Amino acid sequence: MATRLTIGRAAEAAGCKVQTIRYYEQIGLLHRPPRSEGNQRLFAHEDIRRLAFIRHARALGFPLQAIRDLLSLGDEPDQPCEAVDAIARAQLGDVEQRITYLQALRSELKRMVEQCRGGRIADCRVIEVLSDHTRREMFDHAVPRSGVGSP
Amino acid sequence: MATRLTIGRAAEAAGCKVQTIRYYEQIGLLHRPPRSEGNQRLFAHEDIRRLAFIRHARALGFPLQAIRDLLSLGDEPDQPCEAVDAIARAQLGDVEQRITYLQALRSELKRMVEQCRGGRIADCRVIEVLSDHTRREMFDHAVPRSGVGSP
DNA sequence: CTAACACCTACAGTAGCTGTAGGTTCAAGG
DNA sequence: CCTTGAACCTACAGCTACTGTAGGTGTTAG
Ligand SMILES: [Zn+2]
Ligand SMILES: [Zn+2]
Ligand SMILES: [Zn+2]
Ligand SMILES: [Zn+2]
Repeated sequence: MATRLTIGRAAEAAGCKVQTIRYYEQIGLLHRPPRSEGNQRLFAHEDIRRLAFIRHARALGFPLQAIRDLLSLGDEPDQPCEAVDAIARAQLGDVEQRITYLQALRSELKRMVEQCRGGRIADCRVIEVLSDHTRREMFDHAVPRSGVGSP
Repeated sequence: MATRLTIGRAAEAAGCKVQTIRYYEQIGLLHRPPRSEGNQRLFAHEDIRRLAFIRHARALGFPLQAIRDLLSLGDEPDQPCEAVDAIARAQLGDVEQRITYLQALRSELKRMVEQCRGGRIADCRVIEVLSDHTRREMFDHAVPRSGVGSP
């Protein structure tokens, strides 16, 4: 019944590396599981679920701190879910900002690449554009927000 | 004539931190500039241009290795610009992939956020979706490529 | 002359893992 | 029963591209 998995099986189940699980334990995202006689971690089904939650949230770009908050909110099922939704909306906003930023990059890169007609480097528009970006350009490279995780 | 700038002025001119310039020098992206009697760096106009090039390329998301390559290609003006363009197109492709990835994230996040009607955490769709992502979902969180710099 | 500020080096820290070294435990085959 | 190889253990270094800090020196304005 109480099937417990070794860390390798757990990693396989969650689709991550063994070291990642140990890392999550180290930073307190996962509880320290019981050990076998030989000191090897044994994960219960509940641990695997928690790990899957973390990995899914990571795949959606949530930073670990947000995931930490979501997990502790999840432990209080009777509280209103406002805080949960705020975290999710913040992440959505972050992703949207990031998309906007990258779309601006894309258009400048595209313009750059298309202007090159393939000659000598001395005449290459790519080098030229990179050298001569002035504030006359419409896009001023506004800095985006913090990073979306790329697992 | 030969106006040389201190590192603080150079940083101001390039729109970056003083430490960033020292870092670029340390990793060999910028040549080591001459020093004043009191051992302070003095940057020539040429150095500032090189720095501006680096900052602009960074603002477009080019990784430092790509910038290193672009800079050394820029030193051979008579070579064909194929290699230059390849780097730029690779960056464009990277940005496009990243956009695609983030758009998929956005739609999943949006769906999640919209499904929540604001009740108890126990009933919150956000927590639920994060817990129960199965491979039945259409979007499998394909991993994007390496990071676009976010200064 | 002195106070404030810019500069110097060297190193630690950020996020989120990933890889490595050097050692133990476990499961299967002979 | 013993051995071999895979999987596990801890501890720590490394990745990107900076950013911050400590502790000291140089420069400049009043
Ligand atoms: Zn070209
Ligand atoms: Zn530009
Ligand atoms: Zn909710
Ligand atoms: Zn999902």
